[in-house]
Amino acid sequence: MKTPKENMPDGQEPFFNYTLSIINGKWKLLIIYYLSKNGVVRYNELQRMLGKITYKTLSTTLKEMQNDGLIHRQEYPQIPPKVEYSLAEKGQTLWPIIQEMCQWGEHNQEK
Amino acid sequence: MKTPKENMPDGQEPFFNYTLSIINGKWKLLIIYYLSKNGVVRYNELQRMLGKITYKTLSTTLKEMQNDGLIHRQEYPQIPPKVEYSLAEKGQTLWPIIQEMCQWGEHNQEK
DNA sequence: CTGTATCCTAGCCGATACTG
DNA sequence: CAGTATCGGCTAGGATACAG
Repeated sequence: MKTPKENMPDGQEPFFNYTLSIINGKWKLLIIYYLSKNGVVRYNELQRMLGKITYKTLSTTLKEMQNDGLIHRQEYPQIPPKVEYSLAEKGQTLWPIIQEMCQWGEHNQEK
Repeated sequence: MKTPKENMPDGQEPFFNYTLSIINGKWKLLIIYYLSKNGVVRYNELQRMLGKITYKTLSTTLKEMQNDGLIHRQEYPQIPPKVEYSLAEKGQTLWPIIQEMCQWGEHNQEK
């Protein structure tokens, strides 16, 4: 999602746009959530945790998150291959936001 | 954006999905931000603040936010018509999240 | 096991014209 | 002034097949 920061008329520039662009997409917060709770997780484990995500979407999403500096990717050149993902520090600092969002959701979500 | 809460494998159900669905889209946080700062705002004012949003997108977005209970719509049956938008309480409670997101964005956004 | 490559689709969002 | 109607593009994300 492109955020419209380029045309703020009055010079104010709220920084949440960047945060939103980092967080957006259907899966990123969920991935951060699982990595937070489980530490180091392999590709297939992650796929199973997420439920219905396709391999293509998962790998695209992980690559984006890696480029954004949110997660680490550790590859072991074995046969069969093994790749582990974990939260980078930048990813960990998102935790307060996730907490707030969980709280808000819990208080406001209707059944 | 549909969030994948329907298939959480291990019974955990993070509530941020609901929050995310409330916040998503290109304009909602920005609208909340402006309503927070300016109180009661008319339709056209809002349009000017937001810069490049089209009337259609704006009115669709406002309607969604109204349905979600985030904002109030006050209509004055005059000629010419006048409609004022303001934050509802539910919308105001999002402010801590926005704050956190602004902070995080400010610390992490690269130039 | 860990991915890519193609193809496809739904839905967001914009442009433009029109209305009460 | 405050919208709606119509049209259409773009892109995130899914299905499926293939690859190292």
